[in-house]
Amino acid sequence: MNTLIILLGPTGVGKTELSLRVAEHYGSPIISSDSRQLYKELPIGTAAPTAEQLARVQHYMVGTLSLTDYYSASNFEEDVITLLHTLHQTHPVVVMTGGSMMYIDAVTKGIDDIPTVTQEIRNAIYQQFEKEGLPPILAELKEKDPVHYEEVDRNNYKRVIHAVEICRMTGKPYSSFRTNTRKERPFRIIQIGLTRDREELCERINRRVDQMMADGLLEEARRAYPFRTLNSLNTVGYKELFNYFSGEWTLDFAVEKIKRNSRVYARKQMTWFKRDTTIQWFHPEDEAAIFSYLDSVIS
RNA sequence: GGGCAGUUACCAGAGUGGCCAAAUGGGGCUGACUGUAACUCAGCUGGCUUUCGCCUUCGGUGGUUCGAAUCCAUCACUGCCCA
Repeated sequence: MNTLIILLGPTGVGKTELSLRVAEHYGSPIISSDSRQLYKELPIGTAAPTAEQLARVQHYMVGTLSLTDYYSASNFEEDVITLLHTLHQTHPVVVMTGGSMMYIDAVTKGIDDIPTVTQEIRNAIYQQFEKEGLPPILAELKEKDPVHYEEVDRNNYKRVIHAVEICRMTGKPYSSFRTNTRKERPFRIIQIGLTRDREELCERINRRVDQMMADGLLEEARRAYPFRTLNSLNTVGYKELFNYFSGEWTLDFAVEKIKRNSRVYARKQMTWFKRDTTIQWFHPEDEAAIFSYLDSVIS
């Protein structure tokens, strides 16, 4: 039976190194489920696998996009499902690793088929939002999709706006696209969650940020600075340094902020992952337990 | 040695007699989440409590007052200025 082993967990927990061991053990390639390692311009700040690591195991979905490319969880679902279909022909076990919650869910559970919003519609609604605020958009949602109006968090402008975007684009209520069904996949999925004590994780995050700076994160961010308004750069490790470049923050403060925001991100990841009760949790250094679990499930 | 300013919850910082367990921000914690998701949003953050409420706080002590974080006295500490 074809299998997808997913190694997930908060940022900095130690997914990459373990994924290489697991992939080597099963002779499998690795698919990255990291929404920012996709961008070829951001290797340092996203802790993408190094050249040496890439040489050890065949990787996919790393450095394949440019900052200006549009991409979403839905694209990821489609790309990975297609890729897995191919890889499974020759590799019964494939490893996927990364911490992007929604991207992982897109692969394991699928997301509904909702049209991609055109740039024109998006620009128009955001211009309206800046000028008039959320109330008229909320009113429009109430009229066009009363069902979703009742469900959304009406304080959350991103969710409200997105629903209205879809209504405008399709002429149909946003909620009519939501099926609330989980897609079945033609392969077995094993989810391994990696976690550490909070204190231990924070220490690793702090150390890793310092290492990134030593490795040239500042220069990498400077090269990306002209593109700072793109969504691909609404990313921990870059947005803070952009504030340094613009003169708002000192460098030391920006680096501290990167550490803090990484911790906050790690917490949000854990909150998301905790909901999924099919995940088996391990300490990333407890390889014996991880391999024994994997072997018992796979064989 | 003299003068002035200050001491508020984890931090910063409002509050100058009752509406104060105490604004606001940061930090921390918890949670939501179907397409730009490393986004965005929400709640909690003195103790006990589901709510109501009760109890202990605003450097220490002692006063004034029906009532004090807020007024007075004194002690301690901190900062700045004159020696």
